[in-house]
Amino acid sequence: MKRRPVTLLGFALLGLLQKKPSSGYELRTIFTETPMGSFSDSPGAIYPALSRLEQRKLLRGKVQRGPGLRRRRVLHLTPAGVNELKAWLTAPIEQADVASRMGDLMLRFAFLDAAVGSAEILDFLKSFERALREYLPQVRQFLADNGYLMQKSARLALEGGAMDYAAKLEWVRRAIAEYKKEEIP
Amino acid sequence: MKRRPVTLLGFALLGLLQKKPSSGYELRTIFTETPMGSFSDSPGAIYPALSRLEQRKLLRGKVQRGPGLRRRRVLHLTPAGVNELKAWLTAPIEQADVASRMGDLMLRFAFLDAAVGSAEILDFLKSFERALREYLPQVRQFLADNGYLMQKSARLALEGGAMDYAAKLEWVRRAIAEYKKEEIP
DNA sequence: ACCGCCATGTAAAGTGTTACATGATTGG
DNA sequence: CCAATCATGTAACACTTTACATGGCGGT
Repeated sequence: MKRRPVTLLGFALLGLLQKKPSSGYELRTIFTETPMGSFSDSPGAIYPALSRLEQRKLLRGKVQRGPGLRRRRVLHLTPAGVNELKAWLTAPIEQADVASRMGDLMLRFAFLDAAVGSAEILDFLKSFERALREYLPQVRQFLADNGYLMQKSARLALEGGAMDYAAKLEWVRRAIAEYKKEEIP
Repeated sequence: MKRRPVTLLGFALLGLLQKKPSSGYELRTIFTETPMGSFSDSPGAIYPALSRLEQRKLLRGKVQRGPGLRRRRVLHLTPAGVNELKAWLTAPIEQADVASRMGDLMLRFAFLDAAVGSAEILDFLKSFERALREYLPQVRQFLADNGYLMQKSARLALEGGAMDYAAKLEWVRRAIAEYKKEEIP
């Protein structure tokens, strides 16, 4: 009986809760009001996702009351939740991740330094850099092989994709430099 | 009884079929072997999606046989399918599209010049440019307002997002120049 | 004869979307 | 007291994932 892996939304919730225990409503407003808006802020998405995480005992809730406070359930990670999150954050980076799940990688990185030390962060970034460095020539090769027979807009769109990878590679190298500066002061 | 809109996968299939009538298997191999790999190539995703499009009469299939050919259903768009696709391709571009559905926009653009003339393509690109030009300062403002209290990796991730938008803005301007060159020869 | 690829599908289960539902509290 | 916001959920439905199932054809 192997259960399915936690979804991306699930990890996003775990990551936010690790930084700061919050109510479902607070999590929703984060999705509406910050650049994490790629996630749905609808209660029909978030509350069931939180329930699933709670069923797996990755988080727990405590009802908070107080003078001038509305009733709300503040959720926080269990030790198992912290482990699950860390396992996701530090999982090895594959070609397929940069090829079609770059957003996941950036989300992982955003949560990373709340969870691990700068040595592991540098490992993550170096592994990210390597995957990008190896994948970019493949996209360019595909363009060189097929670009001439594609329609103009399709070719331009693909070139736009290649530019994305190139920009990300530049970014990841800058990020590595930032963390190296910090490591050896 | 309003039916739901066609999904992104549905439009991807419509777009590919408009360029060239194909079998379900051919469509699957496109998803496995080209940079359109963000879509699932599993039969459990594609065949039901094709059935839905057929039920809506957006496409039809003809069983092809021939000497040395395996039996296969070649699918092609109906006039209603062409209309549905064009409506999606030429729909107005909102802030929310660049903010969290950039991939959709690039897919639309890739299919665009098989479906409309270069005047409409320029309209699309100008509208894309405008949405990006207006959205980018908002991301930078968010960074300026909140960056100082974010963790380093979270801030770097957000800066990476801003770089994406900037790179895309550069790209869209180059694309506009390309199409202007063509329009006034 | 058999393996691998071509080709099309179905079934079960989990996840997300859309819409609905409910009630408490604060501010005007 | 009334509207807006805070706060949490549920129900129906559509979609995707994963796994299974089937059979024809080509080459060795």
